[in-house]
Amino acid sequence: MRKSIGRLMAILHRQSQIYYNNTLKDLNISSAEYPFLLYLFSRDGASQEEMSCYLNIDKAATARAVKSLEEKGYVTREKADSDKRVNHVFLTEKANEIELAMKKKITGWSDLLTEGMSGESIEEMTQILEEMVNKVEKRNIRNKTEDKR
Amino acid sequence: MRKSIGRLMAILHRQSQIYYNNTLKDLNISSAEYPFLLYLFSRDGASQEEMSCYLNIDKAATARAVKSLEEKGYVTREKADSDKRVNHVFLTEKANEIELAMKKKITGWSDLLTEGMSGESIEEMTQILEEMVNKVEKRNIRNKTEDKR
DNA sequence: CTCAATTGATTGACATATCAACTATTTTAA
DNA sequence: TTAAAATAGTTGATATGTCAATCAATTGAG
Repeated sequence: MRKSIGRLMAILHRQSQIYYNNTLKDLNISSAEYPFLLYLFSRDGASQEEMSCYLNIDKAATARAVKSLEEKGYVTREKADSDKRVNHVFLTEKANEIELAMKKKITGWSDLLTEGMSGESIEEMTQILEEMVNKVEKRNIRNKTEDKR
Repeated sequence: MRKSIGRLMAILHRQSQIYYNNTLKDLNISSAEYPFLLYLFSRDGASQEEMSCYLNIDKAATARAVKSLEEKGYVTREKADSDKRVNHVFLTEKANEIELAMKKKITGWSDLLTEGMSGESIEEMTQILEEMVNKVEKRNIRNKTEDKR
């Protein structure tokens, strides 16, 4: 039976969610939430829009994940002065305290996937996946502009 | 910002669901259902357990997807004589009629992803993904047997 | 300037998937 | 042989994500 790229990636995605939910359980962080924290560790104060776009996650899902992180005490939200529609999201001290522990746990998944692969091979793989994402995004933009005509 | 393999695959997975839901809408088939039909086109009469295992999808999700396909008239279910716990799932005539149309639509996604890649490169990519899935499955089996101790 | 279009965020309805608990069978081991 | 364990499937609770509708704020074209 042919194993298609799509099916294989679907399996890896589902399994990754199971993995993250398990390993992050003791930090009280879910598989839906960690990508936002991860992004904020690099770009504290990012807007929800910015994160939605970068992570390719629906803005509704973003709103809910950020709200949940706020309730858990990992982030705070502030409306921008320059544009009151925008929420800037900031890490709390509680979030900074778990940064290393969280990153370590998250790395575990990539390590499992790339176990036994050369650094070169991993780099190439990442490159190809990035190109695939680019193709999809290009197609989405094309379809979107078509909608308006 | 580092684009990790996990994040890229998550994006491609989410986008693929959107793609399949859109393109299969006119056949009244959802992104959750098509993998089962696809499997049955190769192995008509498979059990739910067999499909759950091959597709790495929870047996509860399988039960619901198959039930939905039954309600839509694409499959029928029969309890096995030899083991009354087992459901064998069979394609209906209605399913066979749409086989080609469905496969064509599904191929569209892989084609988009692999556009511009050499056959060799695609083969290599598939190979690597398969190895990743194997590593994850091995780890799952390891954890499972540990649970029993 | 001003009114229509756009944008960022929120909410409700729904789809998909997991986990845990349960039922009904079948298998296994004492 | 029979009681316990395992297996296939179902169901309920819950988590994640999409879409569509809505709101408020901003932008831009005439």
